[in-house]
Amino acid sequence: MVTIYDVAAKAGVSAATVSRVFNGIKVRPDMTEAVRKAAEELGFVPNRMARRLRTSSSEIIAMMIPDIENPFFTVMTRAVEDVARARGYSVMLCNTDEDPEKEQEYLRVAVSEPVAGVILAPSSIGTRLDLAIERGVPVVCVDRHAANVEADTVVADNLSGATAAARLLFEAGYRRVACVSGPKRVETADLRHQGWAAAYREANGAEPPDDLVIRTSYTVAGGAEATHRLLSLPEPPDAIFAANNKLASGVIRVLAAEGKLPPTVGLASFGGLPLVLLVPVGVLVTHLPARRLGEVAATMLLERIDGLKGPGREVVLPLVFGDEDEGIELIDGALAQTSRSS
Amino acid sequence: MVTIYDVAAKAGVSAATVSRVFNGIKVRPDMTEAVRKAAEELGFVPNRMARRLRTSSSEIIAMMIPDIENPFFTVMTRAVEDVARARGYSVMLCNTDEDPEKEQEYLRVAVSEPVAGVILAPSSIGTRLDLAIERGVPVVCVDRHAANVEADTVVADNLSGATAAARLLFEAGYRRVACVSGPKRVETADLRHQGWAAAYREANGAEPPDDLVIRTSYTVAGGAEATHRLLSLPEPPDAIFAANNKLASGVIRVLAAEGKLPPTVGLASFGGLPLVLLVPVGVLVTHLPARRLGEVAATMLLERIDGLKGPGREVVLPLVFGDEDEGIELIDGALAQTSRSS
DNA sequence: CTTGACTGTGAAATCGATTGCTGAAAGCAT
DNA sequence: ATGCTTTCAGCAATCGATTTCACAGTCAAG
Repeated sequence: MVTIYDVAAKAGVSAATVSRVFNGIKVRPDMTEAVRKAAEELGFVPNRMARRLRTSSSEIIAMMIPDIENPFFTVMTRAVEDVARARGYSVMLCNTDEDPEKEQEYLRVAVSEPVAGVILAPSSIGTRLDLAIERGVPVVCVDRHAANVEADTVVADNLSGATAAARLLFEAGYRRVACVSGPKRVETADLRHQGWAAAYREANGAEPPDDLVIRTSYTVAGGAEATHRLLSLPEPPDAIFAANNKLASGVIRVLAAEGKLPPTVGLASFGGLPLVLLVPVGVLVTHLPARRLGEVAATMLLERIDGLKGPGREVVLPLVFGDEDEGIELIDGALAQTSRSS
Repeated sequence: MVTIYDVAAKAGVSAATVSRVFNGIKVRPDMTEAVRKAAEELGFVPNRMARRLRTSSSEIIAMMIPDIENPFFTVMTRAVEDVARARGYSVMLCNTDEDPEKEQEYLRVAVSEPVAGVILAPSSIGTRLDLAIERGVPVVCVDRHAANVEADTVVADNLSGATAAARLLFEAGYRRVACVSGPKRVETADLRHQGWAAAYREANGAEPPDDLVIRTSYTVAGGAEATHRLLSLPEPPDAIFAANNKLASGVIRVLAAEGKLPPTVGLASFGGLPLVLLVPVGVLVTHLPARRLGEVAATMLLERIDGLKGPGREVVLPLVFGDEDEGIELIDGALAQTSRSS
């Protein structure tokens, strides 16, 4: 392993000078040249570990998401990576599996790494970021909030988006619209549930009945199982509001198997369905701004890494109706519209 | 920042002892206890940079894949992460975008990081791993081979799998089966193309005509565009073999829009379709062993990291017909079967 | 010609953990 | 009780780069 001392010896200068050359600090031109030449000949590559130990900085951003198999999060990750990469940062991916313990474990790893910053989709509202914040590692929450308000946060406008989506079902004439949402204490699941409830009250002028709500895991199986239960109610729903893309997939499978696809039973999917083949006619798809969430989160994190101080900021991205590929669209012409969701 | 010296002071021992406790080297029980307690109270987390500088080792595995938005690769990544995590390694994700330059750049970053090892799905057969291999960083290729044979490799049996899948179309009675595959010089695209050609010769006793083959990018748009072209041939195909999941998605979209879904035009998809909603009746889906590829790759890499020497090994995973979720299945009963592809 | 301001170099301390070496204490046999 | 081996804590060196600080040299003003 060739070190700056080797280079220094060969160039006839001190190690400090070599370091300065490599860090763009002013050094006499002839010395600069000698150092460059010596480094070149020796094939010198600075040791990042030594550098990091000294400066206690790194060029790695930890991205912690609950489900790497959900396209929503991978699209987001892709955006983070693009932004980070352009600034010379690498992205370390961590899959928390919606498990608070795994999440804390990853946070521990991240701070002891240490990483330059963390972008995190908290597994629950109770997620504590103290580990990172105490150590001064900037954290940006994305898609969901965490307990610590010091962290910047970027979320989609779940509440009004969900209300709007559910409302569209009511406007289409459905009355008993059920809600299939994610686990309790998962913020997006709570908010989308609330959004649906608001639309329900608005349309029916009554509190939504408990039997029309199923809170389960954000999985295809969860959506399928919920749908089975809903359809076997004494008074089954005439439409279903699915709070995320995986749930919606499960719902569609069961509806199809039962021969009750829209418009027989109405359906709204909150979250786009990438690689979708045939979205049955009549499914209302709300596209979440996954890419934008990632871009904004990465940008905010880089600002913090660059030293920006101040209280936690919050960005709420709207779900624009009919927007190119991030709004809400009503699929009613078979395939024409689905091609947007590539 | 609390260091081992702080812990040592508080526990009334030397820093060396604290280090030993944390590295599982025998230390008198009462001292061990005192150190644990002091570390706990101070919230001590060892600084990995210092440790790495000293031991010149790291616990990071670089995972380099061509398309983070393709579920095939994320499932694989998930498996790698699970295996790595269990052994205390973190996974750094790199998205090469099928771009050889980006890939080399990442390799450069990886070796200067340095990482403990690299798992790579090479962007092309020409990918050079010298950068890593010269530095002694172990590399495992997954899904595709690279130029350097020193690296361990784990692939699926693309050639016979593709032949088998295409053969099923011929056995179903189709004669003009077209092939839509990925870019030239991408190994999986080449092999699946060849597999299709073998089945074609076998069935028709003639060389496959050029106009039935379209090589495009592994994207939904590529599949859609290819299908348009195929359908507008003077003598259009009566079935299509799509060489990966994204291509198949594009094909299905166009077939649906044209009202030519199977069985009007037969279709085989090489690669599972996660989150699939409604796979039209009659699509032949070949599930690739994504998870297993990741597991095997990670395991082989860890063996190398642990010091295993010897020539590059190769593992070829079979595509078992009718296997639970990694074989080939013929979807002909609407939804019953698709539920396997979760 | 002297003094002060300014540049830029080199010596040495430093980041925080690991580890070779030394020697004290304990264990065991004679 | 003595001598020999074994065990294990502590000291100090070390990994390789960055950075503080002291100081030499240059230049302009007085």
